[in-house]
Amino acid sequence: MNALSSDARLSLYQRLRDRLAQQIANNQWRPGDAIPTEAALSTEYQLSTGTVRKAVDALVNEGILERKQGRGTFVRRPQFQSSLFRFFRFQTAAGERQVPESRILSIEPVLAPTAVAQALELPADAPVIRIVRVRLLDAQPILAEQIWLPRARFRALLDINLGQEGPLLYPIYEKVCGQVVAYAEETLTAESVDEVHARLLQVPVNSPVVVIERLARDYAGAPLEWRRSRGHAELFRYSADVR
Amino acid sequence: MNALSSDARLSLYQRLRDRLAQQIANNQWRPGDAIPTEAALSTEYQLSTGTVRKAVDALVNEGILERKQGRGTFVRRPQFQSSLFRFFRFQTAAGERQVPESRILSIEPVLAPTAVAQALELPADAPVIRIVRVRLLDAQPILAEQIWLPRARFRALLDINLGQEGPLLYPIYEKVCGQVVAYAEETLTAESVDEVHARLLQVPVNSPVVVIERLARDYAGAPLEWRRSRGHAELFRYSADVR
DNA sequence: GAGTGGTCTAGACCACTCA
DNA sequence: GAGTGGTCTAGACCACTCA
Repeated sequence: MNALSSDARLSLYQRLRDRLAQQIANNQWRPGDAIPTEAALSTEYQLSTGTVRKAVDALVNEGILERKQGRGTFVRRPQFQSSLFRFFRFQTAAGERQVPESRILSIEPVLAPTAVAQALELPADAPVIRIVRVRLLDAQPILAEQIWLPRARFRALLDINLGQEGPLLYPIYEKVCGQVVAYAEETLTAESVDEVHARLLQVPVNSPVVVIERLARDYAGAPLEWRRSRGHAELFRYSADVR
Repeated sequence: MNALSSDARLSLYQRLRDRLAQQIANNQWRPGDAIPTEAALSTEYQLSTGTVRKAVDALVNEGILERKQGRGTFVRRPQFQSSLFRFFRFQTAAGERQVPESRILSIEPVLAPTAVAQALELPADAPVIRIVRVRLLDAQPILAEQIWLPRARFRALLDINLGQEGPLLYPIYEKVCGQVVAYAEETLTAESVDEVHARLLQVPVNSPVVVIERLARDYAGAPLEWRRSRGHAELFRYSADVR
């Protein structure tokens, strides 16, 4: 048996939701782990199953947990790969979807420029790591990315050969640095491409490109990564439901 | 007392959700109307309040209903104006948000081109109405729109002076034609602007523009309107959460 | 003060999973 | 067959709204 400590003005299911979210943020359960069953939680916190379900429902709706009937409730491993496909229709000539290759151009310790420090909620000139890379499909560059990471959490990245890892960074962050990306906020705009990115993307200067800024956070809501990507406008397509 | 008719393999709350959605689609309740109270629904369908709540919860999550504690549950009037602001940061020099003016360039009965017929789920060459207009802020054109409507439902639009109405079309659809937009699907891309739209938007040919395609549907899910809008890339900004 | 949605209880029975 | 989440009941009490 256990007591819910947070603000007693909140409802019981809200307080249980907060407690569970906090335990996930503290790595008490890792992505892929099962959390206690609904029966166990209702015994532990002396709540009815309906109230426990409401707390778990909230975290399921937030994308933090997922239920599997007959098996249990699990901490969700975010599927950023599919989110990438939502934004870009990267396809081979045969029309197949595939993860674009990654070519790392540079990775180096630098001091955070103002905009980066602000996005990562760090003091001005804080130590960060900057990665520049290009994503390719069929040897064709389709996306140019600048990535910024707080150096305190990601120092281990500087000691490995990033080029020898797979094209997806988030599994590397987890394996090498123990940092798990829980969710992200993205902002989309478009612009005329400048000379530097025109060369990287092999398109004419001033052709239209889509600009995606992404701030990734951990389960506790702390900023983990800020990136700005530029991509071919013709390859870009984003869909949304509006109500 | 009343019986739920739809597929008995579905759960009770799903079937009640479907029944309520169907009644809203049939205009049994209009936007702004209250639906019966939870107690009334639970008597009418012989269901416990928990089950009724689950059905109503589903429609609230879909954005079709909204609850107001102490007052009742209401059919939601979609707030497309705010969705517009999600996509474009239209601001006056003073930084205030405002609805852009509308200047109608043409409204005429035509036969649907293939792409339009397909989007509106009409046969090829079906009769439609095409509206071309420009949206302006501080007398500056910021958005050029082509709008297509099925003529059978919107014939009354041809008999009024659209230029004398307000800048928002959806209230006009409702008032003049009795057609209510329930939700919409939007797709975003970017491109280099062609000569025609460069002139409309008063930007240089080949400068980057954002292209938004929107298919609006009624509560029954039938297509009501298809539009394609082109806007200044510098004025465009879209945000999304990714999990 | 009557009526509304919001939270919560203490279960029962079911469908699904897995050894 | 034991354990899990999914659905459902029949309420109780509360906070809020409005005449």
